[in-house]
Amino acid sequence: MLDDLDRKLLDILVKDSRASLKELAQQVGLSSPSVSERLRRLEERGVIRAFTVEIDPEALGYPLQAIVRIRPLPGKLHIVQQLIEEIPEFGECDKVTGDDCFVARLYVRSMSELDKLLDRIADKAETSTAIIKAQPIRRRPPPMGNA
Amino acid sequence: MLDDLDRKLLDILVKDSRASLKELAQQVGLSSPSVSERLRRLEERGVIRAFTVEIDPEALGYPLQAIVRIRPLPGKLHIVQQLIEEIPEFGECDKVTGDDCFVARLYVRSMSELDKLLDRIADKAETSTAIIKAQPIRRRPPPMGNA
DNA sequence: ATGAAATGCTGGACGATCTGGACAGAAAGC
DNA sequence: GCTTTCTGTCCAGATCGTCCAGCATTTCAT
Repeated sequence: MLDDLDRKLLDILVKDSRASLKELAQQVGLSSPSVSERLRRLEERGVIRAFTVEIDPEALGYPLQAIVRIRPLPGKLHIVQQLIEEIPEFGECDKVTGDDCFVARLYVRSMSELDKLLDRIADKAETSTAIIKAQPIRRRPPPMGNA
Repeated sequence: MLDDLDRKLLDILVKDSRASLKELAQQVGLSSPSVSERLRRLEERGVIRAFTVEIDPEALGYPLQAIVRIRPLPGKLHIVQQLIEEIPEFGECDKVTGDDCFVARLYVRSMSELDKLLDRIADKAETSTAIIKAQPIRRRPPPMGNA
């Protein structure tokens, strides 16, 4: 599916998605049109979901983050899921097995905002909230083999 | 701190970090040298943490993900944290308030690999694992105002 | 107020980079 | 063994990024 060169390109792009085709090309030992073509195909196949930028939430005014576990009350699952999706402060949400139906990340400006946001789902689900104190590992991709 | 143009640039870059300076420039109504300078400063100030690429984990051979809550045994906190950081299959880890000391995301190839990886910390911490069934919201930044 | 300095922008020139097309070689299918 | 397909290279025209000089606006000390 992916060959070594693809993995190597991905590895470089994870660290710098603005790397020029020329630079990518010399790193992997191809010409730039070839690299261009590979990138096009990686994107087309969905291997590359997006070229994006990682932003410090604090710079946008969100100094606090919380992990919220959410157990919708009987019959409320879909309403709760929709509500979560509509609240832009949710920065991530996974639907999981087990008692907790959803595990989500919430960006907030303050404790009172956290309280206010959780109130919006309080009548439709039970929640358990944990404030994030530190981030030992920030989002990174799974191992890419020998890259 | 950030003005409207900065937010607009970030908004565009979140969706396409390979956008050319020229394109960014016309979207925000500046010249390309100005945009170049703004990007340089956003990066320098740490607002932009990284230009990166979002990869489909499945394409790298990791079709399963789990959320693992980790409660190190007394005195084992640092060892556990170090262990987590060293295991590349952990794709994210937050240190939180409450009983669960860490909440982490684990990429795995199979259930048996999940079991094998959790065994590596089993003698140093209690864990609760939830398999991810769906991702209603994939990683996204907090609201950027009127962008 | 006023002048100096700093900031942030523009436009143009030049060099670097990208794109698209013509073509070549290896692998796969008939 | 020949054709088709896939992946790559090379080249030239088009596009893009960077550097620099100059200008407007703001800030601040006088």
